[in-house]
Amino acid sequence: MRSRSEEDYLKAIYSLSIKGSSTSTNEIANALTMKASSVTDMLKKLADKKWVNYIKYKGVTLTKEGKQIALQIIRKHRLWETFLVTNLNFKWDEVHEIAEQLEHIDSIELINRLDKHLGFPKFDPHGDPIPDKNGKIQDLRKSQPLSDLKKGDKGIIIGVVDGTSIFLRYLDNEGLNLGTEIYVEEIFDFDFSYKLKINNKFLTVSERVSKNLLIQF
Amino acid sequence: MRSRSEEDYLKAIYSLSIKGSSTSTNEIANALTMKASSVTDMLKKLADKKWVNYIKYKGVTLTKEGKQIALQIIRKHRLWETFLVTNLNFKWDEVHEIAEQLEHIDSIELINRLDKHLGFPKFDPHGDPIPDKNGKIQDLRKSQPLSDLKKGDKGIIIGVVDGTSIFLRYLDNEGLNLGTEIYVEEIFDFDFSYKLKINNKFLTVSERVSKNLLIQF
DNA sequence: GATTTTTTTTAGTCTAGTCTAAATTAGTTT
DNA sequence: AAACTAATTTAGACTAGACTAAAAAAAATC
Repeated sequence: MRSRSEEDYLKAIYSLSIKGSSTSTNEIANALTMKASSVTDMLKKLADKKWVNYIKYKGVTLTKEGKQIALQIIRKHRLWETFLVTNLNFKWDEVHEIAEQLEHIDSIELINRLDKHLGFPKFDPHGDPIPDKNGKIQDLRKSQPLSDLKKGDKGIIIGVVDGTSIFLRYLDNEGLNLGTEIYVEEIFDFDFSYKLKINNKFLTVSERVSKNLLIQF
Repeated sequence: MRSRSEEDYLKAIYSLSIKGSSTSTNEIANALTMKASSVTDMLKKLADKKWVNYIKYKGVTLTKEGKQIALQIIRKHRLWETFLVTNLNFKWDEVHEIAEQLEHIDSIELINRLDKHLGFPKFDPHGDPIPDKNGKIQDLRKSQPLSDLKKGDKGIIIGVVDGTSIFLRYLDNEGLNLGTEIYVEEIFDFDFSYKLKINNKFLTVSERVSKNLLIQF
Protein backbone atom coordinates (compact mmCIF):
# COMPACT_ATOMS: atom_id res chain seq x y z
CA MET A 1 0.00 0.00 0.00
CA ARG A 2 0.93 3.62 -0.44
CA SER A 3 0.91 6.27 2.23
CA ARG A 4 -0.71 9.60 1.68
CA SER A 5 2.70 11.20 1.89
CA GLU A 6 4.15 8.98 -0.82
CA GLU A 7 1.25 9.83 -3.08
CA ASP A 8 1.79 13.54 -2.54
CA TYR A 9 5.42 13.21 -3.55
CA LEU A 10 4.65 11.25 -6.70
CA LYS A 11 2.02 13.76 -7.75
CA ALA A 12 4.39 16.67 -7.16
CA ILE A 13 7.19 15.02 -9.12
CA TYR A 14 4.82 14.36 -11.99
CA SER A 15 3.64 17.96 -12.11
CA LEU A 16 7.17 19.33 -11.93
CA SER A 17 8.49 16.99 -14.61
CA ILE A 18 6.00 18.13 -17.24
CA LYS A 19 8.25 20.98 -18.23
CA GLY A 20 11.84 19.72 -18.18
CA SER A 21 12.76 16.10 -17.66
CA SER A 22 14.50 15.67 -14.31
CA THR A 23 13.25 17.25 -11.10
CA SER A 24 15.48 18.59 -8.32
CA THR A 25 15.21 18.04 -4.60
CA ASN A 26 14.70 21.73 -3.98
CA GLU A 27 11.88 22.04 -6.50
CA ILE A 28 10.01 19.24 -4.76
CA ALA A 29 10.68 20.67 -1.32
CA ASN A 30 9.33 23.97 -2.53
CA ALA A 31 6.20 22.48 -4.11
CA LEU A 32 5.34 20.55 -0.95
CA THR A 33 6.54 23.25 1.47
CA MET A 34 8.98 20.91 3.10
CA LYS A 35 12.68 20.95 3.81
CA ALA A 36 15.09 19.54 1.26
CA SER A 37 16.38 16.98 3.74
CA SER A 38 12.92 15.49 4.17
CA VAL A 39 12.66 15.19 0.40
CA THR A 40 15.98 13.36 0.16
CA ASP A 41 14.75 10.86 2.74
CA MET A 42 11.55 10.20 0.87
CA LEU A 43 13.25 9.94 -2.52
CA LYS A 44 15.28 7.04 -1.19
CA LYS A 45 12.11 5.27 -0.07
CA LEU A 46 10.38 5.89 -3.38
CA ALA A 47 13.45 4.59 -5.22
CA ASP A 48 13.40 1.41 -3.09
CA LYS A 49 9.83 0.86 -4.20
CA LYS A 50 10.83 1.40 -7.83
CA TRP A 51 8.53 4.36 -8.28
CA VAL A 52 11.33 6.81 -9.09
CA ASN A 53 14.80 6.77 -10.64
CA TYR A 54 16.96 8.60 -8.21
CA ILE A 55 20.68 9.32 -8.43
CA LYS A 56 22.25 11.30 -5.62
CA TYR A 57 22.76 14.95 -6.52
CA LYS A 58 21.39 14.28 -10.01
CA GLY A 59 17.66 14.75 -9.53
CA VAL A 60 14.79 12.34 -9.95
CA THR A 61 12.39 11.04 -12.61
CA LEU A 62 9.32 8.83 -12.31
CA THR A 63 9.47 5.21 -13.42
CA LYS A 64 6.65 3.86 -15.59
CA GLU A 65 4.93 2.57 -12.50
CA GLY A 66 5.45 5.81 -10.61
CA LYS A 67 4.04 7.83 -13.45
CA GLN A 68 1.02 5.55 -13.63
CA ILE A 69 0.35 6.05 -9.92
CA ALA A 70 0.66 9.82 -10.28
CA LEU A 71 -1.77 9.82 -13.18
CA GLN A 72 -4.30 7.83 -11.18
CA ILE A 73 -4.11 10.33 -8.32
CA ILE A 74 -4.58 13.21 -10.74
CA ARG A 75 -7.49 11.31 -12.26
CA LYS A 76 -9.10 11.01 -8.85
CA HIS A 77 -8.44 14.63 -8.01
CA ARG A 78 -10.02 15.93 -11.20
CA LEU A 79 -13.00 13.60 -11.13
CA TRP A 80 -13.78 14.62 -7.57
CA GLU A 81 -13.48 18.29 -8.52
CA THR A 82 -15.90 17.69 -11.35
CA PHE A 83 -18.29 15.97 -8.97
CA LEU A 84 -18.12 18.81 -6.47
CA VAL A 85 -18.85 21.43 -9.10
CA THR A 86 -21.43 19.67 -11.22
CA ASN A 87 -23.28 17.67 -8.56
CA LEU A 88 -22.84 19.64 -5.36
CA ASN A 89 -22.81 23.14 -6.89
CA PHE A 90 -19.48 24.24 -5.53
CA LYS A 91 -17.74 27.08 -7.34
CA TRP A 92 -14.62 26.03 -9.21
CA ASP A 93 -12.36 27.98 -6.86
CA GLU A 94 -13.72 26.24 -3.76
CA VAL A 95 -12.96 22.63 -4.60
CA HIS A 96 -9.19 22.29 -4.55
CA GLU A 97 -8.63 21.66 -0.84
CA ILE A 98 -11.43 19.12 -0.62
CA ALA A 99 -10.20 17.29 -3.70
CA GLU A 100 -6.72 17.16 -2.15
CA GLN A 101 -8.24 14.95 0.52
CA LEU A 102 -10.58 12.94 -1.68
CA GLU A 103 -7.81 12.04 -4.14
CA HIS A 104 -6.32 9.71 -1.53
CA ILE A 105 -9.44 7.58 -1.04
CA ASP A 106 -8.43 4.08 -2.02
CA SER A 107 -10.99 2.29 -4.20
CA ILE A 108 -10.65 1.74 -7.90
CA GLU A 109 -14.26 0.63 -8.12
CA LEU A 110 -15.39 3.86 -6.50
CA ILE A 111 -13.55 6.08 -8.91
CA ASN A 112 -14.67 4.15 -11.97
CA ARG A 113 -18.27 4.39 -10.87
CA LEU A 114 -17.87 8.08 -10.16
CA ASP A 115 -16.43 8.50 -13.65
CA LYS A 116 -19.46 6.76 -15.13
CA HIS A 117 -21.85 8.75 -12.94
CA LEU A 118 -20.36 11.98 -14.29
CA GLY A 119 -20.60 10.77 -17.88
CA PHE A 120 -16.88 10.09 -18.42
CA PRO A 121 -15.85 13.75 -18.53
CA LYS A 122 -12.65 14.55 -20.42
CA PHE A 123 -11.92 17.87 -18.69
CA ASP A 124 -12.36 19.11 -15.16
CA PRO A 125 -13.97 22.42 -14.13
CA HIS A 126 -10.64 24.23 -14.53
CA GLY A 127 -10.30 22.94 -18.10
CA ASP A 128 -7.58 20.45 -17.19
CA PRO A 129 -7.74 17.02 -18.86
CA ILE A 130 -8.81 13.98 -16.81
CA PRO A 131 -6.73 10.82 -17.33
CA ASP A 132 -8.84 7.74 -18.10
CA LYS A 133 -8.62 4.47 -16.15
CA ASN A 134 -5.52 3.49 -18.11
CA GLY A 135 -3.83 6.80 -17.44
CA LYS A 136 -4.37 8.10 -20.94
CA ILE A 137 -4.85 11.83 -21.24
CA GLN A 138 -6.85 13.30 -24.07
CA ASP A 139 -4.81 15.76 -26.14
CA LEU A 140 -5.12 19.19 -24.68
CA ARG A 141 -7.66 21.29 -26.46
CA LYS A 142 -5.84 23.76 -28.63
CA SER A 143 -5.55 26.97 -26.73
CA GLN A 144 -3.42 30.05 -26.31
CA PRO A 145 -3.19 32.67 -23.61
CA LEU A 146 -5.39 35.72 -24.04
CA SER A 147 -2.17 37.74 -24.31
CA ASP A 148 -1.54 36.17 -27.73
CA LEU A 149 -4.81 37.51 -29.15
CA LYS A 150 -4.97 40.67 -31.28
CA LYS A 151 -7.52 43.43 -31.34
CA GLY A 152 -10.71 42.16 -32.93
CA ASP A 153 -10.03 38.47 -32.14
CA LYS A 154 -12.60 36.43 -30.27
CA GLY A 155 -12.67 33.10 -28.46
CA ILE A 156 -13.93 31.06 -25.54
CA ILE A 157 -12.31 30.70 -22.12
CA ILE A 158 -11.34 27.05 -21.65
CA GLY A 159 -8.85 27.11 -18.82
CA VAL A 160 -6.25 28.87 -16.74
CA VAL A 161 -2.48 28.59 -16.46
CA ASP A 162 -2.20 29.27 -12.75
CA GLY A 163 -5.06 27.76 -10.79
CA THR A 164 -4.51 29.41 -7.41
CA SER A 165 -7.58 30.12 -5.39
CA ILE A 166 -7.18 33.90 -5.34
CA PHE A 167 -7.00 34.04 -9.10
CA LEU A 168 -9.99 31.76 -9.58
CA ARG A 169 -12.00 33.83 -7.12
CA TYR A 170 -11.08 36.95 -9.04
CA LEU A 171 -12.28 35.42 -12.31
CA ASP A 172 -15.51 34.27 -10.79
CA ASN A 173 -16.08 37.71 -9.40
CA GLU A 174 -15.58 39.34 -12.76
CA GLY A 175 -17.88 36.87 -14.46
CA LEU A 176 -15.07 35.15 -16.33
CA ASN A 177 -16.14 31.50 -16.31
CA LEU A 178 -15.28 28.42 -18.32
CA GLY A 179 -17.15 28.71 -21.57
CA THR A 180 -17.48 32.49 -21.47
CA GLU A 181 -17.13 34.02 -24.93
CA ILE A 182 -14.90 37.05 -25.17
CA TYR A 183 -14.08 39.63 -27.83
CA VAL A 184 -10.94 41.78 -27.79
CA GLU A 185 -12.21 45.34 -28.08
CA GLU A 186 -8.91 47.08 -27.47
CA ILE A 187 -5.36 46.48 -26.29
CA PHE A 188 -3.74 49.37 -24.43
CA ASP A 189 -0.09 49.82 -25.42
CA PHE A 190 1.05 51.53 -22.26
CA ASP A 191 0.38 48.59 -19.92
CA PHE A 192 -0.77 45.81 -22.28
CA SER A 193 -4.11 45.58 -20.54
CA TYR A 194 -7.01 44.10 -22.51
CA LYS A 195 -10.42 45.65 -22.91
CA LEU A 196 -12.85 42.78 -23.50
CA LYS A 197 -16.45 42.67 -24.61
CA ILE A 198 -18.45 39.97 -22.81
CA ASN A 199 -22.18 39.67 -23.36
CA ASN A 200 -22.21 43.30 -24.58
CA LYS A 201 -20.55 44.53 -21.41
CA PHE A 202 -17.01 45.82 -21.24
CA LEU A 203 -14.30 44.65 -18.86
CA THR A 204 -10.63 45.57 -18.73
CA VAL A 205 -8.11 43.03 -17.43
CA SER A 206 -4.41 43.45 -16.68
CA GLU A 207 -1.51 41.98 -18.66
CA ARG A 208 -0.95 39.50 -15.83
CA VAL A 209 -4.50 38.21 -16.16
CA SER A 210 -4.22 38.06 -19.94
CA LYS A 211 -1.28 35.69 -19.63
CA ASN A 212 -3.20 33.42 -17.28
CA LEU A 213 -6.39 32.96 -19.25
CA LEU A 214 -6.47 30.22 -21.88
CA ILE A 215 -8.59 30.86 -24.97
CA GLN A 216 -9.71 28.19 -27.42
CA PHE A 217 -8.93 28.75 -31.08
CA MET B 1 -7.45 19.45 14.38
CA ARG B 2 -8.22 15.82 14.91
CA SER B 3 -6.20 12.92 13.64
CA ARG B 4 -7.81 10.00 11.89
CA SER B 5 -6.83 7.82 14.78
CA GLU B 6 -8.49 10.05 17.34
CA GLU B 7 -11.67 10.04 15.29
CA ASP B 8 -11.63 6.25 15.13
CA TYR B 9 -11.37 6.03 18.90
CA LEU B 10 -14.20 8.49 19.50
CA LYS B 11 -16.46 6.64 17.10
CA ALA B 12 -15.65 3.30 18.72
CA ILE B 13 -16.30 4.64 22.21
CA TYR B 14 -19.61 6.07 21.06
CA SER B 15 -20.73 2.78 19.55
CA LEU B 16 -19.69 0.80 22.60
CA SER B 17 -21.36 3.15 25.04
CA ILE B 18 -24.80 2.82 23.48
CA LYS B 19 -25.50 -0.26 25.54
CA GLY B 20 -24.11 0.30 29.03
CA SER B 21 -22.68 3.61 30.17
CA SER B 22 -18.94 3.30 30.71
CA THR B 23 -16.63 1.59 28.23
CA SER B 24 -13.59 -0.46 29.19
CA THR B 25 -10.09 -0.33 27.74
CA ASN B 26 -10.33 -3.91 26.57
CA GLU B 27 -13.62 -3.38 24.77
CA ILE B 28 -12.10 -0.52 22.80
CA ALA B 29 -8.94 -2.47 22.05
CA ASN B 30 -11.07 -5.28 20.79
CA ALA B 31 -13.26 -3.08 18.61
CA LEU B 32 -10.26 -1.44 16.97
CA THR B 33 -8.08 -4.59 16.93
CA MET B 34 -5.38 -2.93 18.96
CA LYS B 35 -3.56 -3.72 22.17
CA ALA B 36 -4.93 -2.46 25.46
CA SER B 37 -1.75 -0.51 26.16
CA SER B 38 -2.20 1.53 23.00
CA VAL B 39 -5.73 2.32 24.05
CA THR B 40 -4.60 3.53 27.46
CA ASP B 41 -2.16 5.91 25.78
CA MET B 42 -4.79 7.34 23.51
CA LEU B 43 -7.37 7.69 26.27
CA LYS B 44 -4.99 9.99 28.09
CA LYS B 45 -4.63 12.15 25.01
CA LEU B 46 -8.36 12.28 24.43
CA ALA B 47 -8.88 13.20 28.07
CA ASP B 48 -6.36 16.06 27.72
CA LYS B 49 -8.43 17.39 24.84
CA LYS B 50 -11.59 17.11 26.94
CA TRP B 51 -13.26 14.70 24.57
CA VAL B 52 -13.55 11.89 27.13
CA ASN B 53 -13.89 11.49 30.87
CA TYR B 54 -11.26 9.01 31.82
CA ILE B 55 -10.42 7.66 35.26
CA LYS B 56 -7.63 5.12 35.49
CA TYR B 57 -8.93 1.58 35.80
CA LYS B 58 -12.49 2.87 35.79
CA GLY B 59 -13.30 3.04 32.10
CA VAL B 60 -14.23 5.96 29.92
CA THR B 61 -17.23 8.00 28.76
CA LEU B 62 -17.52 10.68 26.10
CA THR B 63 -17.88 14.32 27.09
CA LYS B 64 -20.56 16.41 25.38
CA GLU B 65 -18.00 17.61 22.86
CA GLY B 66 -16.63 14.12 22.28
CA LYS B 67 -20.09 12.76 21.68
CA GLN B 68 -20.81 15.56 19.24
CA ILE B 69 -17.66 14.74 17.27
CA ALA B 70 -18.55 11.04 17.21
CA LEU B 71 -22.03 11.85 15.93
CA GLN B 72 -20.62 14.00 13.15
CA ILE B 73 -18.35 11.17 12.02
CA ILE B 74 -21.24 8.76 12.05
CA ARG B 75 -23.26 11.32 10.10
CA LYS B 76 -20.56 11.47 7.47
CA HIS B 77 -20.21 7.72 7.34
CA ARG B 78 -23.92 7.14 6.81
CA LEU B 79 -24.38 9.95 4.30
CA TRP B 80 -21.49 8.63 2.21
CA GLU B 81 -22.95 5.13 2.37
CA THR B 82 -26.25 6.50 1.17
CA PHE B 83 -24.51 8.32 -1.65
CA LEU B 84 -22.62 5.20 -2.72
CA VAL B 85 -25.76 3.11 -2.84
CA THR B 86 -28.26 5.55 -4.28
CA ASN B 87 -26.00 7.50 -6.66
CA LEU B 88 -23.24 5.08 -7.60
CA ASN B 89 -25.29 1.87 -7.48
CA PHE B 90 -23.16 0.03 -5.00
CA LYS B 91 -24.80 -2.83 -3.12
CA TRP B 92 -25.33 -2.14 0.56
CA ASP B 93 -22.79 -4.75 1.57
CA GLU B 94 -20.01 -3.18 -0.52
CA VAL B 95 -19.92 0.29 0.94
CA HIS B 96 -18.60 -0.05 4.47
CA GLU B 97 -14.85 -0.01 3.81
CA ILE B 98 -15.09 2.94 1.45
CA ALA B 99 -17.24 4.90 3.89
CA GLU B 100 -14.67 4.20 6.61
CA GLN B 101 -12.27 6.30 4.57
CA LEU B 102 -14.71 8.95 3.40
CA GLU B 103 -15.95 9.62 6.94
CA HIS B 104 -12.62 11.31 7.72
CA ILE B 105 -12.79 13.88 4.92
CA ASP B 106 -12.74 17.24 6.65
CA SER B 107 -15.27 19.73 5.25
CA ILE B 108 -18.51 20.67 6.89
CA GLU B 109 -19.66 22.43 3.74
CA LEU B 110 -19.09 19.27 1.72
CA ILE B 111 -21.14 17.10 3.99
CA ASN B 112 -24.01 19.57 4.24
CA ARG B 113 -24.19 19.82 0.47
CA LEU B 114 -24.04 16.07 0.14
CA ASP B 115 -26.90 15.84 2.63
CA LYS B 116 -28.94 18.28 0.55
CA HIS B 117 -28.02 16.49 -2.68
CA LEU B 118 -29.36 13.25 -1.23
CA GLY B 119 -32.58 14.93 -0.09
CA PHE B 120 -31.78 14.98 3.65
CA PRO B 121 -32.20 11.24 4.17
CA LYS B 122 -33.07 10.11 7.70
CA PHE B 123 -31.83 6.53 7.36
CA ASP B 124 -28.90 4.95 5.56
CA PRO B 125 -29.05 1.87 3.31
CA HIS B 126 -28.69 -0.44 6.31
CA GLY B 127 -31.65 1.19 8.01
CA ASP B 128 -29.50 3.04 10.54
CA PRO B 129 -30.51 6.61 11.42
CA ILE B 130 -28.41 9.51 10.11
CA PRO B 131 -27.64 12.29 12.63
CA ASP B 132 -28.49 15.77 11.33
CA LYS B 133 -26.02 18.66 11.28
CA ASN B 134 -26.68 19.31 14.97
CA GLY B 135 -26.12 15.69 15.88
CA LYS B 136 -29.81 14.95 16.42
CA ILE B 137 -30.88 11.43 15.59
CA GLN B 138 -34.42 10.72 14.52
CA ASP B 139 -36.14 8.20 16.76
CA LEU B 140 -35.51 4.71 15.54
CA ARG B 141 -38.34 3.38 13.51
CA LYS B 142 -40.28 0.91 15.60
CA SER B 143 -39.03 -2.53 14.78
CA GLN B 144 -38.57 -6.01 16.17
CA PRO B 145 -36.43 -8.94 15.13
CA LEU B 146 -38.11 -11.42 12.78
CA SER B 147 -37.75 -13.98 15.56
CA ASP B 148 -40.43 -12.14 17.54
CA LEU B 149 -43.04 -12.61 14.80
CA LYS B 150 -45.65 -15.37 14.93
CA LYS B 151 -47.02 -17.58 12.20
CA GLY B 152 -49.23 -15.50 9.92
CA ASP B 153 -47.59 -12.16 10.82
CA LYS B 154 -46.29 -9.93 8.08
CA GLY B 155 -43.98 -6.90 7.88
CA ILE B 156 -41.29 -5.05 6.01
CA ILE B 157 -37.55 -5.46 6.43
CA ILE B 158 -36.13 -2.15 7.66
CA GLY B 159 -32.72 -3.06 9.03
CA VAL B 160 -30.33 -5.57 10.50
CA VAL B 161 -28.84 -6.07 13.94
CA ASP B 162 -25.42 -7.29 12.85
CA GLY B 163 -24.21 -5.51 9.73
CA THR B 164 -21.18 -7.64 8.89
CA SER B 165 -20.37 -7.99 5.27
CA ILE B 166 -20.89 -11.75 5.07
CA PHE B 167 -24.35 -11.43 6.48
CA LEU B 168 -25.32 -8.56 4.17
CA ARG B 169 -24.05 -10.50 1.19
CA TYR B 170 -26.13 -13.48 2.24
CA LEU B 171 -29.26 -11.32 2.46
CA ASP B 172 -28.63 -9.77 -0.90
CA ASN B 173 -28.15 -13.18 -2.40
CA GLU B 174 -31.43 -14.44 -1.03
CA GLY B 175 -33.27 -11.35 -2.25
CA LEU B 176 -33.81 -9.99 1.26
CA ASN B 177 -33.47 -6.26 0.77
CA LEU B 178 -34.48 -3.18 2.69
CA GLY B 179 -38.15 -2.65 2.01
CA THR B 180 -38.87 -6.28 1.14
CA GLU B 181 -42.27 -7.39 2.39
CA ILE B 182 -42.34 -10.73 4.13
CA TYR B 183 -45.07 -13.04 5.43
CA VAL B 184 -44.44 -15.74 8.05
CA GLU B 185 -45.78 -18.92 6.45
CA GLU B 186 -44.51 -21.33 9.07
CA ILE B 187 -42.18 -21.60 12.05
CA PHE B 188 -40.51 -24.96 12.54
CA ASP B 189 -40.36 -25.98 16.20
CA PHE B 190 -37.38 -28.28 15.93
CA ASP B 191 -34.85 -25.60 14.93
CA PHE B 192 -36.89 -22.37 15.05
CA SER B 193 -36.28 -21.71 11.37
CA TYR B 194 -38.75 -19.47 9.56
CA LYS B 195 -40.48 -20.24 6.32
CA LEU B 196 -41.25 -16.92 4.67
CA LYS B 197 -43.39 -15.96 1.72
CA ILE B 198 -41.83 -13.19 -0.38
CA ASN B 199 -43.44 -12.10 -3.63
CA ASN B 200 -45.25 -15.43 -3.75
CA LYS B 201 -42.04 -17.39 -3.45
CA PHE B 202 -41.01 -19.36 -0.39
CA LEU B 203 -37.75 -19.07 1.48
CA THR B 204 -36.65 -20.67 4.73
CA VAL B 205 -34.17 -18.88 6.99
CA SER B 206 -32.41 -20.11 10.12
CA GLU B 207 -33.08 -18.98 13.67
CA ARG B 208 -29.81 -17.05 13.58
CA VAL B 209 -30.99 -15.06 10.59
CA SER B 210 -34.39 -14.47 12.14
CA LYS B 211 -32.74 -12.79 15.11
CA ASN B 212 -30.72 -10.51 12.86
CA LEU B 213 -33.47 -9.17 10.63
CA LEU B 214 -35.43 -6.16 11.85
CA ILE B 215 -39.06 -5.96 10.83
CA GLN B 216 -41.19 -2.84 10.99
CA PHE B 217 -44.44 -3.01 12.88
C1' DG C 1 41.66 26.32 -12.13
C1' DA C 2 40.91 28.16 -7.45
C1' DT C 3 37.38 30.12 -4.67
C1' DT C 4 32.87 31.11 -3.39
C1' DT C 5 27.98 30.11 -3.40
C1' DT C 6 24.23 27.08 -3.83
C1' DT C 7 22.29 22.64 -3.64
C1' DT C 8 21.99 18.29 -1.71
C1' DT C 9 22.95 14.82 1.54
C1' DT C 10 24.06 12.98 6.11
C1' DA C 11 23.62 12.65 11.01
C1' DG C 12 21.01 13.16 14.75
C1' DT C 13 16.43 14.69 17.02
C1' DC C 14 11.34 14.82 17.61
C1' DT C 15 6.32 13.35 17.61
C1' DA C 16 2.34 10.38 16.86
C1' DG C 17 0.85 6.10 17.18
C1' DT C 18 1.74 1.64 17.61
C1' DC C 19 3.91 -2.61 20.07
C1' DT C 20 5.85 -6.11 23.95
C1' DA C 21 6.88 -7.21 28.50
C1' DA C 22 6.65 -6.16 33.23
C1' DA C 23 4.23 -4.10 37.06
C1' DT C 24 0.12 -2.78 39.27
C1' DT C 25 -4.77 -2.66 40.42
C1' DA C 26 -9.32 -4.64 40.52
C1' DG C 27 -12.29 -8.47 40.80
C1' DT C 28 -13.23 -13.25 42.13
C1' DT C 29 -12.86 -17.33 44.66
C1' DT C 30 -12.15 -20.00 48.44
C1' DA D 1 -9.36 -11.51 54.05
C1' DA D 2 -5.79 -14.04 51.54
C1' DA D 3 -4.72 -15.76 47.18
C1' DC D 4 -5.40 -16.11 42.57
C1' DT D 5 -6.90 -14.34 37.99
C1' DA D 6 -8.09 -10.92 34.80
C1' DA D 7 -7.84 -6.24 33.36
C1' DT D 8 -5.24 -2.21 33.06
C1' DT D 9 -1.35 0.69 33.18
C1' DT D 10 3.60 1.77 32.93
C1' DA D 11 8.06 1.55 30.88
C1' DG D 12 10.69 1.13 27.12
C1' DA D 13 11.23 0.21 22.09
C1' DC D 14 10.06 0.86 17.14
C1' DT D 15 8.52 3.16 12.62
C1' DA D 16 7.12 6.81 9.47
C1' DG D 17 7.72 11.21 8.39
C1' DA D 18 8.94 15.38 9.53
C1' DC D 19 12.84 18.79 11.35
C1' DT D 20 17.79 21.38 12.27
C1' DA D 21 22.54 21.78 11.75
C1' DA D 22 26.68 20.28 9.76
C1' DA D 23 29.15 18.11 5.94
C1' DA D 24 29.81 17.20 1.17
C1' DA D 25 29.14 17.81 -3.71
C1' DA D 26 28.03 20.55 -7.68
C1' DA D 27 27.68 24.89 -9.96
C1' DA D 28 29.00 29.56 -10.61
C1' DT D 29 32.31 33.21 -10.44
C1' DC D 30 36.48 35.29 -10.59
